[in-house]
Amino acid sequence: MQDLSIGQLARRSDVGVETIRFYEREGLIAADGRTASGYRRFAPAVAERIGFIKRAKRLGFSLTEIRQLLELAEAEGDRGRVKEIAEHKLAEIEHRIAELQRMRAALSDLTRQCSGHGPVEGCPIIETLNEEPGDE
Amino acid sequence: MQDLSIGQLARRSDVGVETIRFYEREGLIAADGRTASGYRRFAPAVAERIGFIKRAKRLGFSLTEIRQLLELAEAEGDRGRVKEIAEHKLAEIEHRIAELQRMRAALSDLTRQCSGHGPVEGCPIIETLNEEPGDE
DNA sequence: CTTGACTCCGTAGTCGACTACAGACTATAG
DNA sequence: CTATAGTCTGTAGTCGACTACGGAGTCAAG
Repeated sequence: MQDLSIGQLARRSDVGVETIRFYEREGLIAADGRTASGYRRFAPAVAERIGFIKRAKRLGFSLTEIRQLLELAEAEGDRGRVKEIAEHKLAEIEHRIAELQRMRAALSDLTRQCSGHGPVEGCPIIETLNEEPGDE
Repeated sequence: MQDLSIGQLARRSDVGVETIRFYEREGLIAADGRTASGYRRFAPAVAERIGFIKRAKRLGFSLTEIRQLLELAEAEGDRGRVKEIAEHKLAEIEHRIAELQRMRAALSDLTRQCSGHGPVEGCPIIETLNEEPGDE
């Protein structure tokens, strides 16, 4: 299997050409080398690497974290580190979920209390936002 | 009660001076006027308004949405519009929660499957990221 | 040989909500 | 009177993950 041009890699990985250059600048992927005229050449395996990046993104990892995971994967790193990173992300996600659930509960209460009819005066949503919170 | 300087308002509202100038630029608050030397003067009620902004932020509203809510509140707008905005935000938050819950489920599975010992080779987290997803 | 697609580099723009200057003026306490 | 704290404007930087140029060089087809 021959090397790929940046455009071929982009199509194969279903990302934009600019994204590939961006990932290269960010140290997530690397070109095999350049042609005489300076065009990047990529090993086909880089398409797999971009797949890795995309799957990791779907799990919520940032590019910085993905770079760490890729480094551990290729440097035959420590499995404990990988688990640490994943658990850290998991905790972060759980925190964000809890935060959003608090918002949802509050908003859901408010929308249920709001008739949706008449003037804004007396609207429980606006009234609540106008009031000092009771405790805390 | 006399007008407040920007610093006094900032302390009373527990936000930074720069934040107040930013909110003013964004049209969320307005100064009553200026002193002869060009210093902003704020009505004490603006502190309440900043409280409104902060509470709305905690419910997940963006500054753009908050501006709309403030406009409705002061222009004696339609309660239906307020409810619409709130319901839209609620739906958005529920969507984000669902997304995060999918991530949490996947990450939680993976970290449970990962021993956390030994080399990265064979680590289920890395293996999963390396694999094409089975379906879809 | 020309046209059009591709690629190069470097820089700048996007979104959101601030935050941080620089340089100048003003207000206040001692 | 001076030191210090406060304020002014305008602009630029931050974070994350791209996205979009502009202008130039290159490659493949007809």
